[in-house]
Amino acid sequence: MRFHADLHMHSRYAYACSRHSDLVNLTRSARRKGVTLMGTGDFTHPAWLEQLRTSLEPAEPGLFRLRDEIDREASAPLPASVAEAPVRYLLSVEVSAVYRQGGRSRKIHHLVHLAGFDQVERFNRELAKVADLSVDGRPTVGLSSRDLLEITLACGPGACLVPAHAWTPWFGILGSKSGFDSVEECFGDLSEHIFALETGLSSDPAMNRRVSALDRYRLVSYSDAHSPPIVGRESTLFETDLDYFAVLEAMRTGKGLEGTVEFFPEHGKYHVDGHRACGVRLEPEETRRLGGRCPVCGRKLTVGVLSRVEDLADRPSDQPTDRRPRGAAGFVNLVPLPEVLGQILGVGPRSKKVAMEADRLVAALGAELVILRDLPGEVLAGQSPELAEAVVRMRRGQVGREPGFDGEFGVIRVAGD
DNA sequence: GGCCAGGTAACCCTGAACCT
DNA sequence: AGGTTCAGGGTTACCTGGCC
Repeated sequence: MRFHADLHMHSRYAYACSRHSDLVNLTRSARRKGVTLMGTGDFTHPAWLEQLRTSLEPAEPGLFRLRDEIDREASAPLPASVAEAPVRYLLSVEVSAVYRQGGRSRKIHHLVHLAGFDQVERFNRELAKVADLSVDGRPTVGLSSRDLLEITLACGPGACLVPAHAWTPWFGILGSKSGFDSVEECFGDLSEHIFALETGLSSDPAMNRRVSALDRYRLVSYSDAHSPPIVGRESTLFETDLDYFAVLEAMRTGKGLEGTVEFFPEHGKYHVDGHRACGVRLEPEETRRLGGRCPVCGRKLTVGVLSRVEDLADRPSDQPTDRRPRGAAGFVNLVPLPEVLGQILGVGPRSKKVAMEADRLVAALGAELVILRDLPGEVLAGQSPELAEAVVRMRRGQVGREPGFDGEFGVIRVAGD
């Protein structure tokens, strides 16, 4: 079957995450957005793990579903168009590895997926030796990425590790602040066990494919949701059985990995370079000319994702041909529905007006991802001509782009002025 | 009056940068 | 050398001021 997966997620027990991120709200949001397979996030956290154990029951191999009465609670307020959609969970966590290597301090985030609670128990037992797992759903461990991978692999069949938001400056494996120049440099003798990278909001596959050294990795994309409404803002489309090992095989080989749903990379918070405090936004060549220093205050600039890609790229950016390696998945760039509606209505994406209009559209047309990427323009126009115009333009990439920098989101304009 | 935008502090921890 | 400040992760809560 064909389904969207969002495997990078946090619970209410991770720092800087919404207290509304519980299984009911996350499941409800998954249905609204059109996501079928969700990561649990945070399985190292004792309180969250307890909720996972008591609220989930085994479904297909390696996957879990909400128990009936909780599932009904998640569906209750939803319109019939999405209320019955199946949602499955896959055991996931994001781990922050903090260590020194090559004379530099490293802070790298990784996603770990496991195939069952027995594997989780084993993983948590190892991590508890080097971190207090009850502090944060996104545990910070004093382990190298290589050693974290070794612990992961020892958990059993199907256990895997995917570097998270690979290019972002602060915590990406290839990021400017503490990252590496290659996957091999990071994982050493265990590098062959890495087969996929998460692109993050500020890069898309077209950018990644400028680096031929990454051709051997599958590219996946997830939301890193810190609150339920953010679920599915990026996702990965699979065409496999609903089965942990089938999904893993698709990630490993590319067969059954149909593509990713991405932000426009300029939308991300670290696309270009700059210094937020001084309001300075710079393209990579300007940063180089300025020696990496802010032209206003003289302090170090935050070097973004585009700069890092250009540093490591061995292919030109203006190549019109498809740079995908043979068999690699395609992708689409989208703007989340609340932002599109906010621009149309001239209000913010979290306003009541937007919420009401989104409710109406989901009830009439189906899940948000279906509205944004699948339904023909004429069908959308039947509900809202303005939405149809904005979505059709967005699908063609005809959008205004103000790139994000140094933690400031970019703006992708699809409607309004 | 009701709604909304935009700004700011707080949440917690870590490490780097900057200071004495 | 040792201490302090600051910024990052992203959301929530609270405030002011503006608009209809």
